[in-house]
Amino acid sequence: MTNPLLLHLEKRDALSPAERDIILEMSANQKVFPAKVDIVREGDNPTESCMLLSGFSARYHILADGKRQISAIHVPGDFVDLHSFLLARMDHSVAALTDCRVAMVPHTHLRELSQTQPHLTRLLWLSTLIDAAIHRRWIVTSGRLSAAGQLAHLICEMFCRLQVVEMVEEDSFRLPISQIELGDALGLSTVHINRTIRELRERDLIRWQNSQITIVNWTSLKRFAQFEPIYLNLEPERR
Amino acid sequence: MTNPLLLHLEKRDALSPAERDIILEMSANQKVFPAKVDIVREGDNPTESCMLLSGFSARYHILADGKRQISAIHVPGDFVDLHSFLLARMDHSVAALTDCRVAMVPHTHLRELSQTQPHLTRLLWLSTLIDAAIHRRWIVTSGRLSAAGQLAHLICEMFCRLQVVEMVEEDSFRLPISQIELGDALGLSTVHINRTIRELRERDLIRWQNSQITIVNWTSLKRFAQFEPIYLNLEPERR
DNA sequence: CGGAGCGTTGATAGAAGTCAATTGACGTGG
DNA sequence: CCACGTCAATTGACTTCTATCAACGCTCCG
Repeated sequence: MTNPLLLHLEKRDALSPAERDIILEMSANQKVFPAKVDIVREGDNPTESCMLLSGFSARYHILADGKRQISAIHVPGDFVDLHSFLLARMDHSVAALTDCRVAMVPHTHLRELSQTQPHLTRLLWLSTLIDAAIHRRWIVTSGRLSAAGQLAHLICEMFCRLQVVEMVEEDSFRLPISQIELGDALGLSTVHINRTIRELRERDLIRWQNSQITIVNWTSLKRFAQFEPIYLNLEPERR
Repeated sequence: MTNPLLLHLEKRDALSPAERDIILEMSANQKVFPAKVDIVREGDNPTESCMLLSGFSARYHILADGKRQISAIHVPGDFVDLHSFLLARMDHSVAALTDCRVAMVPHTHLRELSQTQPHLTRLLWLSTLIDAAIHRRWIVTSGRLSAAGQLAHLICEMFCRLQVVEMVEEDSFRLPISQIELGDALGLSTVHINRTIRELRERDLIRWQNSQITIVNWTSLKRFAQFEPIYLNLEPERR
């Protein structure tokens, strides 16, 4: 299996052989986290950043009144908390949604890299910028789309992101996320998520059984979700 | 008047005299945009990035059904579209909310800087990471807070961000943003924004007249908004 | 076997949107 | 100087969307 971070980066720009090696070396020190366990915790001041090799994880925030909101879902190839390299204290936690294999990269290593590898640094920077673009898109969908629109948009986004790391088969992919977690991600109640999934099924846009999503009609789904993948920067470019 | 980007960066880490000079040089090439005008437009592929010296601007997205959502509000000192340096095509526009003075920085210059100034590069990177942290916070508030909570949170955030660039007097600051724009930023209707402002006034948390906001009770407002400023990274740190 | 967790459904309550109209400030042209 | 149009703020009435509460079935696992 190809290293997913390589897939993620090489989808956006060409890497030199030396840069490829550096990425591969970064994946050397691996750790496994079982589902439901926190990978990084709010208040931590990490000395290493982690990159997701397999599994799904989520960035979540707990409010004073106990409510939870997921602000990002991460898939293999995502450099999950790369930002903790420059941001001091974590203002949120990251949890494994499924069993996760992650690579731990010491901040000292990243700092060194930022001194000696400008192009690779720009690509890592880019990776955090794409995360930010995804955040912005979530703001837009949560502000202006109906529940069904939001959910459809998330499905489109996941489809495209998983495609990059070769986790899509034809029109179908696994999204091992419970309806409770989806509610926390979209800012909706579990009950409403359930009804919204049903709505998408009834509109014959998707099939969804046992975490397996099949897109019945990509064109209609895209239109329904007002999905435009430009923000994911899926085109290779000189950066 | 001190250069606001300097204030913005030096709040987060110390700069060397040489680095200060580079920042000041970057502000040399200035442009003025009148209120309501687009500074960058969706679909553009800019060859320079702009940094806000004075005025307020907003990043906005137009949906296929014509709805508008603002995904970020920028204040002086913000390097508004620094990300266009690495992200190819703009998937959204940036508009001047008030008359704006911006400094234009060519991407060639930024690229050169990324080759020769690793520390400064990390600080610019940091600045985009703080933007992303703000995005995440907006996702959280829009997902899990009431309209009044969201608005109160935005007021707290603006208060802190404007404090950094010395645009706060005592407990009071100008926020020259119409209720229509606030609605677009919080994903609420104008009518509801109006009622929500009234609610905050009636709870005696703020005063708000002619774009001038006065915080009547900071402690209550913070609690009401569940505001925790950690995400703004207001502590100087070695980065 | 029984409990826990998730998915599902129904009934009701509450939050926010939409439509419509009024007011006041401001700027422009006659 | 005033009439008029424009734009933002405000308010009321009504509708729609989503949350909440409650209950039940299913599956997995100790």
